Amino acid sequence: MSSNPGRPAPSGPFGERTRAEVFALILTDGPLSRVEVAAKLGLSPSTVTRLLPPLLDGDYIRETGRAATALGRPRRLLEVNAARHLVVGVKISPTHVTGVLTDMAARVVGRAETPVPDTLPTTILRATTALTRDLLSGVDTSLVLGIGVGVGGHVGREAGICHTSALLDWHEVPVAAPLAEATGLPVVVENDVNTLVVAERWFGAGRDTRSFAVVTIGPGVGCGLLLGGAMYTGATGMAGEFGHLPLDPAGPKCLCGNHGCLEALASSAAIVRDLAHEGVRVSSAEQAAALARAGNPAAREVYARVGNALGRGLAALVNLLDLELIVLAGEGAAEHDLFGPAMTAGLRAHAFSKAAERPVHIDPATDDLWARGAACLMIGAAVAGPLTPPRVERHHP
Amino acid sequence: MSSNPGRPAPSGPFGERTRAEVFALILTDGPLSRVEVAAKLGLSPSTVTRLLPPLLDGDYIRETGRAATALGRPRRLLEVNAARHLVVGVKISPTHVTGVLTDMAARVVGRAETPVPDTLPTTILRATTALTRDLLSGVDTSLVLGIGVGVGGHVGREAGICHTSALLDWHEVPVAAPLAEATGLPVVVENDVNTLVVAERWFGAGRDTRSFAVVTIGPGVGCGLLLGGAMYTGATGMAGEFGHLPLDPAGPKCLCGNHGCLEALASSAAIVRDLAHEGVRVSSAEQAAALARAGNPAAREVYARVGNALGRGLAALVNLLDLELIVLAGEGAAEHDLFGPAMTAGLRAHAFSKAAERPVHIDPATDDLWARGAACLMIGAAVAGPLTPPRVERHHP
DNA sequence: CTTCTTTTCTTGACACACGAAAGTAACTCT
DNA sequence: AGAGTTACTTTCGTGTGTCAAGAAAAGAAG
Repeated sequence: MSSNPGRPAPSGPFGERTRAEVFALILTDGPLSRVEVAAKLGLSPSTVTRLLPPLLDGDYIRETGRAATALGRPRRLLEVNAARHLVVGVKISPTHVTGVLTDMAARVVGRAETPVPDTLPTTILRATTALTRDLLSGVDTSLVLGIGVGVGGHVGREAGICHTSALLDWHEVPVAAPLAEATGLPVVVENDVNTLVVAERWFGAGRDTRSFAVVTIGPGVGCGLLLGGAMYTGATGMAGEFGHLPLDPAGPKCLCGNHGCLEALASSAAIVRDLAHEGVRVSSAEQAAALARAGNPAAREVYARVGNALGRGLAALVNLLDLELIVLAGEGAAEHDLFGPAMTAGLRAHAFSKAAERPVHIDPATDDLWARGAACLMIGAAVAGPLTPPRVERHHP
Repeated sequence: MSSNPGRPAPSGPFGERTRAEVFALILTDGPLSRVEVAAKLGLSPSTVTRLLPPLLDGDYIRETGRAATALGRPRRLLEVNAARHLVVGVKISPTHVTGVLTDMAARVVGRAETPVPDTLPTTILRATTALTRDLLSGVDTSLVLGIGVGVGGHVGREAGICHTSALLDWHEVPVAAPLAEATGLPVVVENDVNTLVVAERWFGAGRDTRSFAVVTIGPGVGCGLLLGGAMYTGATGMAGEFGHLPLDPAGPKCLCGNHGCLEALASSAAIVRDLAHEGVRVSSAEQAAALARAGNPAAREVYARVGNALGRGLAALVNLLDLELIVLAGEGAAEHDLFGPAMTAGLRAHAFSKAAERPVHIDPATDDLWARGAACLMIGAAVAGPLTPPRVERHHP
């Protein structure tokens, strides 16, 4: 795909799409010399030279020292000026809102959290505004790039709207506009799992991968996709609905009304319910995990079944999309020691691709990491990075 | 990554990518005036004007008459010169090879078929060569654009190799090179379902759709994907493995060794087997269908189960990828009257996206249509069309 | 039969993205 | 000091696309 040359370029130092790619690469892999950037992006050195001046002039990127090579002219190293901006990343949960403050290199420099009494839009948005003010107290506002927000549900990024969220019981809730109004800052909203995709792509297991999925397990099961180097959100932004993969018509009833959905087999609630079925009463998945680790055979059996369901689900994912990697995240990922073996066995049995031989990467991300991902998203959106191709809509491409 | 502008352009009238898009649009939607082309592609009229001369000079496109508008200068209509080239499209099946000859507008002007005694690569390739010679007998070879080939299995298009095909028992079989050698023509090879994706995108239900799946049912279950306007083949070209979606751990055993794969629930063999289980012996799915249509309750029940499995599988597909449309093709699609209601019910029950409300498009494609899709692929590859960003591989002696 | 008006195409001037090739810079080794 | 090596820069050609202004081809109005 070509970029959109010829069209009136947006103002600012990030008018060019390739320039944004250069910036993102230096951010994630810097310090790098011009020649290294060119090689990693498949560009010619002259192109990199041409793209840099605005970034250097705008103090987004700095030349920091030179790296002597064995022979020849030493490389001049380029680095992101992390102090150029501050960025706020927010993760919205049903019981609390988590925020981090990062620098322009997406390094966390502050954090905050607020409990919320209910999930009414006004409550949550007010809490988010307060949290942002808190994080930014004493900070020069002109230094702040913007706010990235991750919400669990169907999000329309362009419109900044959360169309639906079962978790929060939201319908067509405007998120970006009120937050931008209240804070005076640019706001980007995305599905929360997709913020994690950005974080994994930039700093995590997906660094050198062009197609992977992030699957989150916990109260629900979610999925974010990076396909061919770009985030995939589907025709209407709803892609990644993975929790209701129908895995077993004889399985337990799911909240969606069907039987044997992945979520009905592998969520925290499913674990508690299955264990109760075995005559063992626990009130949370953590207790179930503790029992299993203590050797309780019923609990171990439940986790094995969870692992099998997960393995079969991940196999479906890998087979259909021919992914290079799967990152398993979310609260439930911490119980990997319990469901891992059965999951791997299930995946191996069902998967065709070689990706099944690569271990699933486990990353039990904290809320802070999700929020950091939201900050990454804001940075990525600001630099129109490789993850966010705001392509010109063509009717017949 | 960016495309390769600036590089020395390949010779011929299709050096520029946008030119190929203009050509493809006129092919599929023509006759069109310059202004209409510009509007549909999101270009300015001047750009279209600039791109056309080589196509007109090369007689790829012709000005055919003018369309008087109510007011103003009448539009000069552009059309593809269908007679400019002939194209061969081939579908390889385990028992026979089907070929069609099409003009440059992908209209079928000839067909041929050869049975093959076995599936050895040499046998099949020899049969394909003979078939091609047959189709092209009496034709000026310089008029022939090339050969498009569809093979069921994992195909590496760039290398022109069939990595594996369970159906044919092939492993790392070179296809493009020997055919190009034997015929002296350019050859493009793809997975057969993907050739159908191209055909559906150009002329079928997917005309105005940017993301859809073609699911084929018959001896096996296959799937081809168009995501965001481009064919999706995954990290290693294996995407679309859909037949072994694990739908029921208690289901019948599949050839892959697992239980309850979609293919084990909905393939022709599954139908015959399930009916035998009910005490009714038939030797083919067609017989089963005839029984069901005659009112046999066991057969009707079997087809209802097939429909349910298909509906659950399609729901998984639509949910995960947020598709706009599903095209159901392959021999088995003809039995839509039997499994359709159960399929639709299953899909509706499990699917979240609105796509589930759009009816699944049924297209029981004959082998000729698959072969035509292969011809479309060759045309698309030749013009580096919207579906095929990778440049034409010419396996020329 | 002119002369508008409307729409379609064409032309010319410009801008930007990118690469190849050739030139310049900075360092080490001999 | 010169030769060798690698890093960057400059120049130029091509692809891709816009905009603005003009030419062309009709019907409608006078």
